[in-house]
Amino acid sequence: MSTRGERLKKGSASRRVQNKRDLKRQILESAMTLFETHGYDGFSLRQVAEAIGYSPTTIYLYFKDKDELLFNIAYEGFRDFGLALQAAYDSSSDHHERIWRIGRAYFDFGMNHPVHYRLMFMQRGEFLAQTAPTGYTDFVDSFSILTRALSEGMDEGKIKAFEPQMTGGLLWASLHGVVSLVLTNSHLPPETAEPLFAWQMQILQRELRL
Amino acid sequence: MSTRGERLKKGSASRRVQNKRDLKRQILESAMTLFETHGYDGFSLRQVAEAIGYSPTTIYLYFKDKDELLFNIAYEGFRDFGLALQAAYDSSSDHHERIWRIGRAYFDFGMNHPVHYRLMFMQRGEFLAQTAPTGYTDFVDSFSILTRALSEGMDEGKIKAFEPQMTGGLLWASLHGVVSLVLTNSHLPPETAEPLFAWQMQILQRELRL
DNA sequence: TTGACAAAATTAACAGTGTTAAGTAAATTG
DNA sequence: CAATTTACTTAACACTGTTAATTTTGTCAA
Repeated sequence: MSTRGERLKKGSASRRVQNKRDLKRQILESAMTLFETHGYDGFSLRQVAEAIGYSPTTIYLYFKDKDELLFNIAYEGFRDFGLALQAAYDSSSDHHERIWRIGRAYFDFGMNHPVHYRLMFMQRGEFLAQTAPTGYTDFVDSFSILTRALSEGMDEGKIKAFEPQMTGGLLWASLHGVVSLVLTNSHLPPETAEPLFAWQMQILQRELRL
Repeated sequence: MSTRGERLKKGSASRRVQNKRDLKRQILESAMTLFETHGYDGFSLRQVAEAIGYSPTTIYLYFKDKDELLFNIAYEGFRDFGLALQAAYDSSSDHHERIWRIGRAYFDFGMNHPVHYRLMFMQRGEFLAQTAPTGYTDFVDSFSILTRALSEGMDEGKIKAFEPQMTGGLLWASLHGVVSLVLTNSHLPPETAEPLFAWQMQILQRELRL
């Protein structure tokens, strides 16, 4: 039943799908750079359209609305963030060292991707609750990486036995506090970020020690 | 030289100034409630104009632009915030208790004024660096209240002698972390806010103890 | 009270924005 | 090649902040 015609049909159909994916990807790529340069408020769909050489309404053929495009931008960030945390998790088998490295990865991500960090955790935090867009399967829930590292350490008796969920919240809040404060507050000199982070982590390590 | 005419002139002149102040106040008042209900993104000058029964351009006779109006909204928050922190400072002479109460005041403000908190510390943090609008004299720099409480406690040997500025940053970051995370993240159940705050404060108290 | 002047507020307009509906061009199919 | 689906654009709507020109309102001296 696999005639030449069928193969052609299938081929051209998938080619068309590929083109569609390419343009969707191109829109997203262009949107990301524009978003990073102009920020949340200065970011517009018409700019994106201009940049890719299509009319503004074309974007609506690939994204439901501006919010969906923004979510996809945020999602790219969540993906990289999750991968960085997972890498930190994998980089050590010592439970305390592991948690330290996850914290370091969190801090570094915020410092190196301030615009993305703002979007993900300060401007549109509700994106966290949303489900991943179709086509992505490798999404890892970043928070669960942290809680897993904690509960494993607790189970093996290396980390003080608190409630893991709550303990994850404590670490997250502490890290987010330092990062977001530095990103927001022009008062706070940026060179204080690193020592502030180090201090925070030292305190937390002490709290989690047996 | 104070003829009847002069007195009348002066009176009407000041009355006019009073009216101007009244309308400016009315605009600001209306803007605040609209801002609190519609949020940062849904807040528009034309809405404000509609609410007070004036044409949109009238607002520009009292505020330079939207940003100046927004800053004045934020400023009302900074004022209340500063007063709350000052009250907490005054409420005890015990240094540790004092710091605890400042932390409590910080947390409560965030929980009770989420929209304002967002504007002040998450969306437009650069407003912190701006100077107060004319007509306000009782502004108290909130951060300096915290650092003063710390350095006084350190001077009197009640609190471990760290660098006060840095220590203030640590406390601020920790408090901001809890508050902003709760405000942003729909994942985190709101009932965890209080225990998370309590835990954070307990850790900090231990760190500052001699 | 009237006429001149200044202050206050308005109307009209511009350049943007996100978004929808209708129309056109292009590619794919029988 | 004709028919039909797919891709894209044009035109329009309802908003937004903001500026310039105009009108209304209030205050003063004659």
